[in-house]
Amino acid sequence: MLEDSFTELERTRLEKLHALQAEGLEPYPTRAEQTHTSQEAIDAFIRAEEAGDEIPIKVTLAGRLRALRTMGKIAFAHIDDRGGRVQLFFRINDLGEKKMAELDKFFDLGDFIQASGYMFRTKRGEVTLYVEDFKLLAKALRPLPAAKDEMVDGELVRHATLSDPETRYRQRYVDLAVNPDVQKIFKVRAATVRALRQFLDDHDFIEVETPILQPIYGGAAAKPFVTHHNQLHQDLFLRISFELYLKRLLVGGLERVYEIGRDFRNEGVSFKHNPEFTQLEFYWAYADYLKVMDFTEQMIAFAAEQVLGTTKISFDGKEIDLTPPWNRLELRQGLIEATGIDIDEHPTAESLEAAMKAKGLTAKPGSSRGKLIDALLGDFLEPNFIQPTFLYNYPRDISPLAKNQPGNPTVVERFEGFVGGMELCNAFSELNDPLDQEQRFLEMGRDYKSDDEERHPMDDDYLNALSYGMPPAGGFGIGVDRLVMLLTGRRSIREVILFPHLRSLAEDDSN
RNA sequence: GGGCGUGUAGCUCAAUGGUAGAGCAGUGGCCUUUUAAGCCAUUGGUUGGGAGUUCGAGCCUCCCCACGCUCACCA
Repeated sequence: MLEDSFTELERTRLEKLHALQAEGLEPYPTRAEQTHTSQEAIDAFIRAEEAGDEIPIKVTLAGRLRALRTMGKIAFAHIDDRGGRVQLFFRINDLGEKKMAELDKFFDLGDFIQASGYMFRTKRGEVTLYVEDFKLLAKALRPLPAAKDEMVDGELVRHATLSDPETRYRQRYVDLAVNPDVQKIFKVRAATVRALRQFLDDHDFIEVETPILQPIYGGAAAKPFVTHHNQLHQDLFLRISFELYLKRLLVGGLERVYEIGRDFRNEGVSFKHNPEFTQLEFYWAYADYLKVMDFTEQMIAFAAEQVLGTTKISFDGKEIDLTPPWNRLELRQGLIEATGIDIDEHPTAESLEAAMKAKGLTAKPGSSRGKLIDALLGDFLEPNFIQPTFLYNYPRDISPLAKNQPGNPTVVERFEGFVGGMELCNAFSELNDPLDQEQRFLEMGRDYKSDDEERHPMDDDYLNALSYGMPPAGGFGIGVDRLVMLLTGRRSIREVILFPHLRSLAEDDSN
């Protein structure tokens, strides 16, 4: 039972709940009213004040009680609502002894309250609601952690507050109720998604939704989650990317499509990996990776401008400028500069591995040439790309869905965008030759060990779709969570996901 | 999965192997324009869980749990 878990503090609150019920008061009334937010009420008062208007601003406010200072015959309180915070003033002369006693006896910090009256300015100058009537809207049986806040020059200063990351993530509702900065992160997140959507809509893209439950997963090299449909007696995979479905839509004549949604990857969890994460992918007929590159830097700069009002951001102690154009560096050239190895001189994994060993670099045994290059990229290039950088022209064998560079059989037209030392997005000229695509799937099967869960399974229906003809196109994918990390200056992906994945707690933690 | 670290009151944190404390919150008082309100008094602990060493463990050892950092992994 819930009650069994209550601490002494919580039992005290429960007793108050019973006591107010005994007086005929309702701790969880059904109806509530809110005519203004705190901000609207304050703004309305200030406008009237400036206009010299005597008409009182009558309002009904509702919110969570965050501070209560009772002083015998008067009391001050602060409540939080979606507009911010506002002070309430209670006076026994206006409310009567019974209501004043109610406030003192039955209300706790964290309770939801509704209060009606008119706005005025206290002697200290704070615009405040002069309460003529109030009622409890919802009793909080558990106390919120944060204790004291202070307004200094209009800025909310929080003294001791909830900071334990485990409690913050497991009980995000408490974190949000107590930490205004956390609410801000998710407002920025919403604004970011809105901006991306607007940018794509404005460029004549249409938003679509494709299956999350898929009989064959693909479009990325990642391990999937598996689930099962009982009635169909069929195993299904949670998607690891949207790619193969979105490109089927290009075949169908939807020339510009995008999807914003959740991907699921059954892999390690880290400060930049959550098992489920939000992805944006778009596919653009008659474009190629160079057009997509231009478009990408415009889109990200637009989002930053919309959300923050600037393209200059601060991340991990570094100032980053998202203003286009971004740096562009060919992968081969980048590796020559960073490692002294020219990958073009090493057409095989064996040759490249030998070159790495000659430089004192260890290679993971059995890696393909592409995987070796990818490892070099991750070790020597990625961490240094603090300012936005496009790295382009990737090895073919780690890019099975990208189109070859004309005249170059080992290099594909692909780029990745890096910001803040982190991979942000990935794009290429889409492979639309069904025969080549089939060959790539087969090569995957040959190059990757059969027990490698990251191999790309053959998707016959996708090949069938390509066989009807897919226009040449540029395609793009971005980790929305990582973009939000950049725009909010958070170093951990968990900070920008409302409910990041945490291990379940044991039912019985006494063992 | 490996390494390192953390876990003490509702929250934030103290505590040489020797009586588990503080601030805030809570509770009882005083207080008619306060605002981290103030003053007086006061409650609150399975020190993450289990075992061991010891006369004695929050502290030392081992096992387990969770979280954080990091490595591996992550087209």
